[in-house]
Amino acid sequence: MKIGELARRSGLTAYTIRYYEQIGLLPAPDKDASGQRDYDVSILTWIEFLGRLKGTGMPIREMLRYAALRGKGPATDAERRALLEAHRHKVRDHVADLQANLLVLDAKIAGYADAEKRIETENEQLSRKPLRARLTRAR
Amino acid sequence: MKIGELARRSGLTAYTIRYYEQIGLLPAPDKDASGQRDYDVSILTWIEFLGRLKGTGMPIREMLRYAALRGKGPATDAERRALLEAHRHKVRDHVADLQANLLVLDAKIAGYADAEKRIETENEQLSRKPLRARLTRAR
DNA sequence: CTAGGTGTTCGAGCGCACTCTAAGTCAAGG
DNA sequence: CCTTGACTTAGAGTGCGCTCGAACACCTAG
Repeated sequence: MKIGELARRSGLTAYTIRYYEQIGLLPAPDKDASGQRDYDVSILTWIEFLGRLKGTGMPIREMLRYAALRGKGPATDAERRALLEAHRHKVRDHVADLQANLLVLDAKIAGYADAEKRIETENEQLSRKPLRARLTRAR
Repeated sequence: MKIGELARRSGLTAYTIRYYEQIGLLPAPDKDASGQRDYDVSILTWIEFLGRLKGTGMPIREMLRYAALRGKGPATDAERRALLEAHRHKVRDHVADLQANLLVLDAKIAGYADAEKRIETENEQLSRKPLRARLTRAR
C-alpha cells in the first residue's frame, strides 16, 4: 500500500503520515525500488489505536513513549499497561470536569430561558388590554 | 484591585489578563492616576464564566463572539443563549466520543491484564514442582 | 534617598500538531 | 515521447493560546 492509499484508508493526510514517521510515531515502512513507501495493512490497526489515544487527548510525546515501548517487544507490556491506565485516569477526570462544567452551562442557559419567559409574560400582560381594546373596537 | 491581585484571585497570570484584555475578552478596566489597571471584583465572575467555557473547550474566537454580544446588552440574550446551546451540544458530543474511546482503552488494558495473568499462571505451573521440592527439603 | 516590588507597553518567542511549498523523481497511459 | 499524477526530501509556514523580555514608571518601606 502506498502512502496515498494509506491516507485514504486511515483518514490521515499523507503529510501527517510522513510527519508521524519522522517523529517516530509510525515505523518506517519498506520502500520500493523507486524509494516509495510501501505499507503493510497492519499499520492501519496501529494508526487506529493512535487515533483513540489522540481522541482522548493524549499528547504526541506520550504516544511516543508508548510507541517506543511497543517497539521493544512484549517485555514492556507491564509498563505499557501502566501508561494506559494512567492515561485512562486522566481521561476520566477530564470527563468528570467536562460534566461539571456542563452543569454550570446548563444553569446559565436556564437563566436565559427564564429571562425570556419573564419577558414573554410581560409582553402578554402589556398586550392584554390593548388587545381587548382592539377586539372591542373591531365590533 | 490591581492586576497582581486579580491574577492571584482569578488563577490567570497577569500576562494572560493583559492578553485577554488586548483581544477583547476582558473589558478594559479603569486606570488609576499612574496608569495602573484598577479592577472591580465583578470581573471575577466573568473570568470564572470564561473559565467554564474554556474548560469545555470553547475556542477563544467563540468566547469573543459571546463577549461581544454581552457588551451589546440584554437585546442579545437570545443570540447568546443560542450560542451556549450550540456549544453545549458540541460538548455533549465530545463527552460521548471520549467515553467511546475510553471503552476501547479499557478493552486494551484488559488485554494487557489477561496477558499478565496468563504469564503468571504459566510461572505458577513452572514453579510448582521446584517450590514443593524446596519446601520439602526445608523440613 | 534608594532599593525592591509591582506595574506599564510593545513586540518577540514558544510549544504543539500539523500543513504546505519547492524542487525533483518515477511509472503508466495516450 | 510526453504529459499527468503520485510520490520523494528538507525545510518553512500556520493557528492557537499563551508567555516572556526589555526598558521604563511608580509607590512604599527602611
